[in-house]
Amino acid sequence: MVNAAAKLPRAALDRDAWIKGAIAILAEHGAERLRVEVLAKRLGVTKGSFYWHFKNRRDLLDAVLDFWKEGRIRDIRKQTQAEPGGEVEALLHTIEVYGSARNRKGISIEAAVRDWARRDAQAVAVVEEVDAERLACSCRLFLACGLDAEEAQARSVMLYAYVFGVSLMHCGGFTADLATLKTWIAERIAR
Amino acid sequence: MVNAAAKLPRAALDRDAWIKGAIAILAEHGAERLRVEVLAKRLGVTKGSFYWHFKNRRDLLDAVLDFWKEGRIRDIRKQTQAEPGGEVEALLHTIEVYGSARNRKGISIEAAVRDWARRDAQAVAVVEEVDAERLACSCRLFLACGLDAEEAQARSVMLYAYVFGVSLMHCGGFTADLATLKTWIAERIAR
DNA sequence: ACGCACCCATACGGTTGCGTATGGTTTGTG
DNA sequence: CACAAACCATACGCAACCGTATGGGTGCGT
Repeated sequence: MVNAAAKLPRAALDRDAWIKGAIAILAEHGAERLRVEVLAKRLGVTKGSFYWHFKNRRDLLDAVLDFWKEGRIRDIRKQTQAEPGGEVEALLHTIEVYGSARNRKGISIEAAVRDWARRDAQAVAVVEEVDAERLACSCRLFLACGLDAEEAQARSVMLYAYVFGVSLMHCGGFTADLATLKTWIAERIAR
Repeated sequence: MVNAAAKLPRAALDRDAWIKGAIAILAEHGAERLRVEVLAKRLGVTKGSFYWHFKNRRDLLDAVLDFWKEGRIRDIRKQTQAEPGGEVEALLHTIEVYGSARNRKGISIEAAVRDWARRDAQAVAVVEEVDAERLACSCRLFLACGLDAEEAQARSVMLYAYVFGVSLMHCGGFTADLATLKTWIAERIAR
C-alpha cells in the first residue's frame, strides 16, 4: 500500500516536520486546539508515529515555543540592522513588516502565541525573551538617531504595542484609505 | 439536602447568571475552553439546568458576545464624554483606563474576545461593531481639539492599537519605570 | 387541593482526544 | 543474509464534553 497522502513511498518524518505542522495548526486554530491526533492526520500518519518523536503533547508544545523563539530573535536582528544614517528607514521598515497585513501567517502565529501566553507559564517566558530582544533592537536604533534613553525606550514600547494592537483591530469601514493612515502613524512613531 | 455551594436554598438561576459565569470563564481560560459542563459545575448545578435556559452551547456564546458588545459600547460612550475644553483630558483618561494594568479583568475579557474573533464569524462582527464605536468616539474628541479629519482618524487608530497591544506585551524588566514611559506615550498620542 | 410551568438532577449514547502496548515494515550495517 | 534500530499502524483504556431523554421537586394561580 502506498502513502495515501502523497502517493509516494513515505518520507520518514523528523521532529522538525512535526514542529512545522504544529505551527501551521497553531496559526489556524490556536494552541488550545493543537491536538496530536489532528496533527498526525494532517501529516498523513497516526499518533503511533508522534509518540516515537515526542515524549507527549507538552514536549511538542515546548519544542514549538523554542522554534518560534529562535526564529523571531533571528528575524528581529535581521530586520533592524541599519547603516549609519539609515536608522529611521529601518524603523519604518520594521513597522511595515510587523504591522502589515502582508504578513498574515506570521501575525497569526504571533497572536496565537501571545494568547497562549495568557495561560501557559512556558509561553510567557518565551514571549518575554522575544519582547526583550525586540525592544532592545529598536531601542538601539532610536538611540542612534540621537534620542535620549527614556524617549528611546518609550518609543520602542509604543512601536511594538502599536503593531501588535493594529493586527488585532478590525477597522475596515472606518476609513477609505487605511494605508495612508498607517504611514502617518508610522511616521509619528519613528520620526 | 442543601445547596453544596452556598448552603442555602438554591436561588434559581436565570439566563443572566449563566452569562456572567460564562464571561468569568472566558476571561480565565478563553472561549475555546468555555464548556457547559464546566460552567454548570462552577455554578453548582448540572447541565440539565443549562439546556433549560439555552438551546445549546452556541446559544450561550452568542449571548455572551451580545452582552459584551452592549457593555463595551455603553462604557466607551461614558468614558469619552467631555466638557468643551476637556477633550485632551478625556483622551488621556481613556488611554489610562483601557491600557492600565489596573483593569485586569476587563483586559482579559477583551483579549479573549479578540482571540476568539480570529476564528468565529459572530465574534468578528461584534468586535467590528465595538471597534467602530470606539474609533468614532475618540475621533470626535480629536476633532473637537481642532485636528483635521485625517489626523483625527489616524490618532484614533493609533490610540486603540496601542492600548490593546501594550496589554499583550511583556515588557517587565525592560525599564525601571514603566509608568513614566506610559505617560510619555499617552501624551504623544493624545496631544 | 390540583394542575401546570419553571427549574434542575440523573442517566445515557456518541465524539474527540491523550497516552500506552504491541507488532509490523523499512533501512542501514556487519 | 541476519539483525537491530528507526519509523509507523492498530488497538485499547480512560477522561472530558455535547446533546437528549426523562423524571423529580417547588411555587403559583385558580
